[in-house]
Amino acid sequence: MTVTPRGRHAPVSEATTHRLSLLLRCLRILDGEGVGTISSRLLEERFGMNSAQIRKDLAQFGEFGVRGVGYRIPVLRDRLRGVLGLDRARIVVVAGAGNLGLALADSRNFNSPPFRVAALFDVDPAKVGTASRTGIPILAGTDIARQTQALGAEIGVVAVPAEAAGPTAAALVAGGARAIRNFAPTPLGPFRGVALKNVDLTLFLDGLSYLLAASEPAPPAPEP
Amino acid sequence: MTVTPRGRHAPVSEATTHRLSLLLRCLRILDGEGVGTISSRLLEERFGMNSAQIRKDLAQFGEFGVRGVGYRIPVLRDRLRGVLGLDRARIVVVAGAGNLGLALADSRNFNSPPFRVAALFDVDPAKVGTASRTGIPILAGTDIARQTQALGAEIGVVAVPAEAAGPTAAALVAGGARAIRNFAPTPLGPFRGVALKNVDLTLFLDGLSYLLAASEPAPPAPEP
DNA sequence: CATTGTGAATCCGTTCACAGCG
DNA sequence: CGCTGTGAACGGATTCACAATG
Repeated sequence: MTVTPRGRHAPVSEATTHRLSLLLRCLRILDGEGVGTISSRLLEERFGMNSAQIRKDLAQFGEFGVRGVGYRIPVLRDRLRGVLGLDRARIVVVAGAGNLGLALADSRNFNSPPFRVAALFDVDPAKVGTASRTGIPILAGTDIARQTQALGAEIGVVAVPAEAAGPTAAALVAGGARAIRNFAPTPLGPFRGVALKNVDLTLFLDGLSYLLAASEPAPPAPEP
Repeated sequence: MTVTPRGRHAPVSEATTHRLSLLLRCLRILDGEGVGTISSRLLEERFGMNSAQIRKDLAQFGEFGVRGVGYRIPVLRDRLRGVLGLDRARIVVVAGAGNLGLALADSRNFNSPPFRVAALFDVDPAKVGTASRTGIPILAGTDIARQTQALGAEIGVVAVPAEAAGPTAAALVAGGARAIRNFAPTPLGPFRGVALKNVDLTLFLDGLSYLLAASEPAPPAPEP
């Protein structure tokens, strides 16, 4: 029984961890409904997942189910939390208290256990010293490194204009952040020992545009 | 010379179109610098792309370069715009005038040609009738279908709370939207003939969490 | 006996290496 | 001659089909 204890496993694809996050959310829903056990077959039917894929994904981390029965939800939920590192509180700071930064920091889903958004940062003196709608303090943009360290933040979110993204990320890293999500439309170079993910909201419309174009007969029609 | 005229090509992966969007952005930068011609080799050096991949990606849509020389930037730029459907204006409406909706609608990068954000929608009577910082009118959330149609919007962005996401998307579709970006943390079922992409901001932290956990020695340590 | 866990088969995207061409 | 365009090799992820098993 190849039980793979936590932290001991081969590198896993991002697609897999993404699906496991989704699966965890489904388990929470089912748990809330009082369901105690679920099979991969039922997960497929109810949530549109692929049952074989669920099993393969889980297999990379160990054995979590009971043959002939399925998965006991509380067990799988807890094991998954462990696998995804969600069994441990993580302090988050958000650089940039514009609409995007505030949207993230105040979001019921974003700022919820095990994640805690401890501070926002902004360079606007009018904002510094105030707090977001849900009470997250807005600190001075010049204090990012110091405050990140003081708060013990492991995760930094970059929600500043493109021009400021580089220095902002550097300050987060200097303050000890080990993971960064960058929402500025500028891919940030890698920092040693820091997990960095760029999310370019700008490009989201481009993706849709292509799909629209692909479903159209034949636009303006360039003369031959 | 397998020139593939616009609209005539095999289905292409999302990864490819994403890279082409990125490439187009690079071409704009180079064009702004007055560079007239660029080779895939140079694109690799300067922007960290993969030259072979650039050529393969482009190959799926036709032949765009000059052998022995490289790509003439204005030509490739225009052809790419055509391929990605960016040579045609697209009206966008954003449902939800909360922080996220406002952040998107007012973003210099989001609301810029060929995309035009024509309206925001919200159910809050205090917001309806006002406008965003950059002057985009906020219309009544009950008018989504009608206004979407009246404005001729092809793209709808869902930036409302999870509970409202389903009906909101349905209203956008009813109004004629053919592509939807959903930012609510609820995957929306497919609508016939509508390109729908879910972007779950909530899961962005989960992804980082896994990376943090993977780089940690061995957390709380469950006793053996 | 239904369901998991998994080797084998398949699919798809990336990388390589070079023929073809301006 | 240099670079594009591309067939072939490669690798990783998904899907399939079934043996193992509580």
